[in-house]
Amino acid sequence: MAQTDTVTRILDTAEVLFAERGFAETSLRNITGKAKVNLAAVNYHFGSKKALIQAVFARYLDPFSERFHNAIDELEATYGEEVIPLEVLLETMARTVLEVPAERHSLKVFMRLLGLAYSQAQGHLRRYIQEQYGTVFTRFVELVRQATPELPDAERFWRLHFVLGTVIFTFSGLDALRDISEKDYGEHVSVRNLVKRMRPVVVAAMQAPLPDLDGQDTDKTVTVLTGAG
Amino acid sequence: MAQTDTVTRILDTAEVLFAERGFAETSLRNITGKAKVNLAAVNYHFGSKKALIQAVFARYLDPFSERFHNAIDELEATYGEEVIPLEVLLETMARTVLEVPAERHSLKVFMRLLGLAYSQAQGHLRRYIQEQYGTVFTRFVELVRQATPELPDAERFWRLHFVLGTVIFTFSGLDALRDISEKDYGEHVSVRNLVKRMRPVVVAAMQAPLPDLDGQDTDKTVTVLTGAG
Amino acid sequence: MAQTDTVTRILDTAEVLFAERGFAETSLRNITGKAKVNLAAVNYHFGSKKALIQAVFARYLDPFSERFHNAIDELEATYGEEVIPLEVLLETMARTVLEVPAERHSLKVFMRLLGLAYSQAQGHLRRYIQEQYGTVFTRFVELVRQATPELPDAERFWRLHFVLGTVIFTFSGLDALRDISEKDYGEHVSVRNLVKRMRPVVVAAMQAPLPDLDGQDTDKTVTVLTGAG
Amino acid sequence: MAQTDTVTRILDTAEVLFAERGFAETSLRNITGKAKVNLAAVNYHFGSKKALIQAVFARYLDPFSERFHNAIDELEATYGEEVIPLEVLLETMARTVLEVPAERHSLKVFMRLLGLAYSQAQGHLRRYIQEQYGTVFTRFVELVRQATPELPDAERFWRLHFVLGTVIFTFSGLDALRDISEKDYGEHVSVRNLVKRMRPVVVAAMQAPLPDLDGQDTDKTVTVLTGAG
DNA sequence: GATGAATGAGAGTTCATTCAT
DNA sequence: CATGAATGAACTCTCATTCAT
Repeated sequence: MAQTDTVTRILDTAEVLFAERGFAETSLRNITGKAKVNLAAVNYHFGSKKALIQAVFARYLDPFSERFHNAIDELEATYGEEVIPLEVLLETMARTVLEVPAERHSLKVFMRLLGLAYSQAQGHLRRYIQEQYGTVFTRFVELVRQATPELPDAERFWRLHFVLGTVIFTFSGLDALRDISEKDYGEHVSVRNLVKRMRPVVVAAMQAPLPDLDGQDTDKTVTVLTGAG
Repeated sequence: MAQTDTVTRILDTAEVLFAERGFAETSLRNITGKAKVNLAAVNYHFGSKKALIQAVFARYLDPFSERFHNAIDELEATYGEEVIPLEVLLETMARTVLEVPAERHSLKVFMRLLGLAYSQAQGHLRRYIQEQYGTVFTRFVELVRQATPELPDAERFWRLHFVLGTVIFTFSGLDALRDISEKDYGEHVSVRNLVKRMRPVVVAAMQAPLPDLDGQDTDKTVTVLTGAG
Repeated sequence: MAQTDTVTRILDTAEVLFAERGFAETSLRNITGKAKVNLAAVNYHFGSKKALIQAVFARYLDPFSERFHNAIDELEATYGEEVIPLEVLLETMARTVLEVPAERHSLKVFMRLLGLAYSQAQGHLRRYIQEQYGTVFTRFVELVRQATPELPDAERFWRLHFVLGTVIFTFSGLDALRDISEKDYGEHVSVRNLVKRMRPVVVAAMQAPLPDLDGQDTDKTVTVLTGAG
Repeated sequence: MAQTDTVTRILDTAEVLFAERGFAETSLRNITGKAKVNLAAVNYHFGSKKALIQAVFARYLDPFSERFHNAIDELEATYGEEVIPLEVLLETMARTVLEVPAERHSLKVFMRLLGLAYSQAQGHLRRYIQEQYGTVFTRFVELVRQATPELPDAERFWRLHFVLGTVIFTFSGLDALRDISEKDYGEHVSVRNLVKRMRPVVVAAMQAPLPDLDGQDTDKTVTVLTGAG
């Protein structure tokens, strides 16, 4: 009980502070001070700061991974030989992401952490996530491939990353963007509200017409976005 | 010359290290060591680490700001009373963004910095950028507003940031993504090629149908992306 | 034991160096180097250099404060309704001052510190001393008031500060003065000896005839000390 | 002119800052910044910080020394073979001290500096003052000796410094003390008024009965101020 | 099983001084 | 005659980690 208590208090405090300030800007003293546990407890229970960071992620990603595998299993059972539509895949992904922290933790924190994983990952975290949770994403990407047969593979690859950029950027800069939005439009947007706004944009992005890549890299005039200029 | 040399060497080194590791993870000793200047030189020339960070941004954003104002002036002169089409605005923005670092600096670094500005901004940087460069963005957003009268203001704000996320994420992680793309699809993509791929996606994202936000934050059933579920 | 040892060694060394050189001229490296403890130990045990300075004072002033309150309690019990004579008050004050460091620490160091408290106090120390030990001095001053009913309040205020100036100046410049005295008169004076020398001077100062303040601030000729010139 | 200007501005600023904060706590940057001169100017014009400190003192002590010598010359001419009375000597000293800063500088600053010279002197300053201005003080002390033949030499030395402490302490802390006095007693005291108050106190201090120094430093019973205890 | 004490490394910053121009 | 640039040394303080108990 005392141990569980300590470990949990550390994790609860760490995830909040990491989400607020980032990894480097959050010291173990910050965490143990706010959690009211001994400074040495982090190294005692987790071994190192890096291991603590990974543990914070694992507490979200382990259940996410499990649920998402289950959800895909169900989808495959339902659709059988049929192709699962893109929107259903996206919806399933989104629902799982939202479900995981709904129980005990904060969705906002989870999203900020995902953002940090990309923008602040010092290597060890990126590697850890890829090793631990790579398969579930691979499985998802394969289903997306079947759902978008009209897209060339390279095009699909880039579009998925365009969309990933939207999601990661939005959530990693969430606090800043929300501040501006609140100040300028008087609207407080919840994470759920943001996810709803993203839906049509993401779908439209994936289904946009193919680009005209003829003569690429040979034009001397820098006519970038519009064909005609 | 001596001064220019030292100041420039510090800025050149700092922007690369900041882009690679982030602000907190880059010490002044890292910077001055690599730049082969005295440790105290940073504080002598810039006053503090915070001021150095701002100076790194200013070196990109000052010329960007000037060029973009000029470009918009020209557009307004050309179109007169007419509304400037969205695609022309996006094309102008893209051209300016590409021009600035093209001369001496790296597009990738610029994009990484922009990403950091959102995800790592400790307040002082966010405030600085808003104060120094707010007007040019405001002007751009106002023109986008006229070009997309069908979008509610808040919706336009978020979609612009969704798109910004796509651009920054893609270009700031360019090297890694390019490696994967080359390995998996045998295609070497140039920046110009990538910009062409982005064009239809960005336009589609801005013109996607409006989301259904009814009952937001009150729904008990978590039906997120699809209306029907 | 280990802790007591480190804390005590830091305090012992700090008080000597502070007394010798002053606060600003004594670095934490000086202290920890001489005390043979780790540089970080000061911040670990005390939090900051300012807090260390305060702790050095507290180690003298806490017992002083307690003893002086007790001594005054005894005096009041002894004299009952009667007024406590001025000489007894001064004697009690002096005895308490001498007793405190007699046990373990150096009287000279204590005196130098008191001198520094006035001449070098950067604000935080003056505030700290006033907050922590103000009441005991207030109590003393009130008794002096009762012992010198013939003095107007303002006159008593100034004379107490005249005397304070004598004490503080002498002890804060102790080393310098002692050097000169030793060189010129071949006499090594102890602090105890000095206190004995001060006694008749202080008593005489407090009991000096009242000044003639008539026509003050109106004479044009600067005839300062003697009325006749 | 430019040079004179710079040197003067440095001296003017330095004396104020030194008096306010002490020597170690005042950096050359503080001084040159406030004086609006180049940082290197101090080293250029004075050679070092130590030399600047000495120059600050010289600007007060040089005219003081000259005037005081003149004043004593006049006294000796007037009194001839006769002994000059103590009160006349003190009056002369006081008048000279007040005259020097009266012209351009601040009495308070002068007094604070004198206080610092004793409490903060790191050696070089003490030596400098002794070398440069020792003779004038020696001459004064010799006259005091003739005026107080009943005092042992060492006793006279200490009493003069007791009195010096009163004067320096009072005038260097003048503003703070005056505030308290004004608040508590509703009296605004001028410098002239204070000097009048000091006169009987100083005279009484010099003429107080001799202390009983028997058994000094060997007494086991701590009977300090009163003979009887 | 848990913790107070301790530590080496390194952080940003400030310092008086020097030097080339 | 004067100064902007530069520097080596030292500053206080915080860091993640280790260890004896």
